[in-house]
Amino acid sequence: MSSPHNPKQNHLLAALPAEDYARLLPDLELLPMPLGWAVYEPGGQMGFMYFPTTSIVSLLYVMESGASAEIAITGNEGLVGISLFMGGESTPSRAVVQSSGNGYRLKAGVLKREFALGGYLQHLALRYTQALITQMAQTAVCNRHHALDQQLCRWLLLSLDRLEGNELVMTQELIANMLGVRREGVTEAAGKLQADGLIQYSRGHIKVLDRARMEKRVCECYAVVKKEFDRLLPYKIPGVPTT
Amino acid sequence: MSSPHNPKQNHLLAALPAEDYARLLPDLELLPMPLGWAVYEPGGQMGFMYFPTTSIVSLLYVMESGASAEIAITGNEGLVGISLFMGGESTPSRAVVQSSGNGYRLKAGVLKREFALGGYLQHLALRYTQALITQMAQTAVCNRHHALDQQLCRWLLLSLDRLEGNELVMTQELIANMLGVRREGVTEAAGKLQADGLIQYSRGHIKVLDRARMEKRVCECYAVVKKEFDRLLPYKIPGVPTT
DNA sequence: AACCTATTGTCCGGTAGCGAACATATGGGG
DNA sequence: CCCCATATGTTCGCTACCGGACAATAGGTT
Repeated sequence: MSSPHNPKQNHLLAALPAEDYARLLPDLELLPMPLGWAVYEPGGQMGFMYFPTTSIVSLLYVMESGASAEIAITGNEGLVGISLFMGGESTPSRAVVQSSGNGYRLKAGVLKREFALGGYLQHLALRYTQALITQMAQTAVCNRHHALDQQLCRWLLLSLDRLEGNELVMTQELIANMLGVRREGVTEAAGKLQADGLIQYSRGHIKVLDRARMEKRVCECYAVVKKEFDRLLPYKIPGVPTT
Repeated sequence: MSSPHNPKQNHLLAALPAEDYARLLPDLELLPMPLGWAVYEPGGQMGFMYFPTTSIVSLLYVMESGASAEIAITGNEGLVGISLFMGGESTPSRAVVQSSGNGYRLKAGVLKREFALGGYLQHLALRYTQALITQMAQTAVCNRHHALDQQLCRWLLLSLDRLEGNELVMTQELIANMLGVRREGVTEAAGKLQADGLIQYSRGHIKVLDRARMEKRVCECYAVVKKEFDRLLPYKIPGVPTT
């Protein structure tokens, strides 16, 4: 690991058997992913599939009114662009970089060819997709039943799990867009968490001070999603060495 | 079509090329699917994949508190048990028959073998899964942003699209479970729709009287989902005849 | 050092849906 | 044909969040 950037910072790529990884490596292109960049737009043709390494990408739906809601979140545990291998080529949702960093991308054609081989990448991609489905389902449940401060905890923990360290660069305004609530609501919820010593924030920087108590405060949705991701990924193929 | 029951009442099976269909036919087992039957339970091993024909199955999550929320709905346009081919084998959610009727089932082993062939069933199943994902995503959005009477419209229309006729056998109590709200709330919302002449209901029977006005009243979520299902399914393979 | 813009804080009334308790009605089984 | 379980209707106070308007503060820029 001579370079600071390595495709294996992405857990799916890291889990590939040596042979499959070697085949993909020449086509993996390092890419900076800046905050706010739209990885894809609703209905748009996708030319690439993305493997975040140090970035986080939000999948969200923007309504006619302009209001939005996050559907799921992807970081170094996954990939962005499942509709490429699911067959639809596009989706009605939007993917936006929520935390800047890097990632690797693969041309759509290369990805599809590899997927069609029916090898390990196919298995990994499908298992990841199932985990993503669980996250979406739980988002629906959480939106229906849980109070904002619990949802905020869920969101913070899910985001932190996909980054190094305990700090997020993220304004309350942006969090409000993700959660699909007013910014004022986030101010209030975050204020409570700060008053209780769970987090500390200032002007776009949020630090989680007490992760243990955070996990006590969050609704069950977080654990459901986490458990399912841990169960499904990374998929170690019995008897096959990864690099 | 000599029998009243035919696997091709399910749109996915109907879209299979003749050859693939013939290969599966001996393993397709007709099955009555009674109201309330749990097709699968959270975390449970699935022995079969199900293709509803005249029934509707709800995918829902039940929380620790007992409260529930529907995640998606499946009828003759789809299949139940995607985790079998996605690789996870189980899911944290529950699948319950919401409208009794029939379906066909396929042993897990047969399904997996067929899927691994990389043929048309694989393509169809994955495209259906993407449509299902859209439905889940839109459920999350709808839960966040839309009023109960609009959500009720969405739910009624999605259900009707998966049945013959314009009538549902469904109590307000059950609808409330699906939507994750109180029964009283459904009574109120349904009362409004009835007062406006859109529907008519009594003791577990709901008739949609004016579908056109219903579609005006529903939130955008319904159209997003419908459009995506129409776009992705059924997937006609160019140049390959189905029976 | 002053400024300016992004970010966060606070207040107001309004409302949708909750939770609980209770009233009414209807239609299939005895 | 009557009964009664099941389904639907109504009320009350309550809370979380909305919508809008506006205040205060901080940190990078000139």
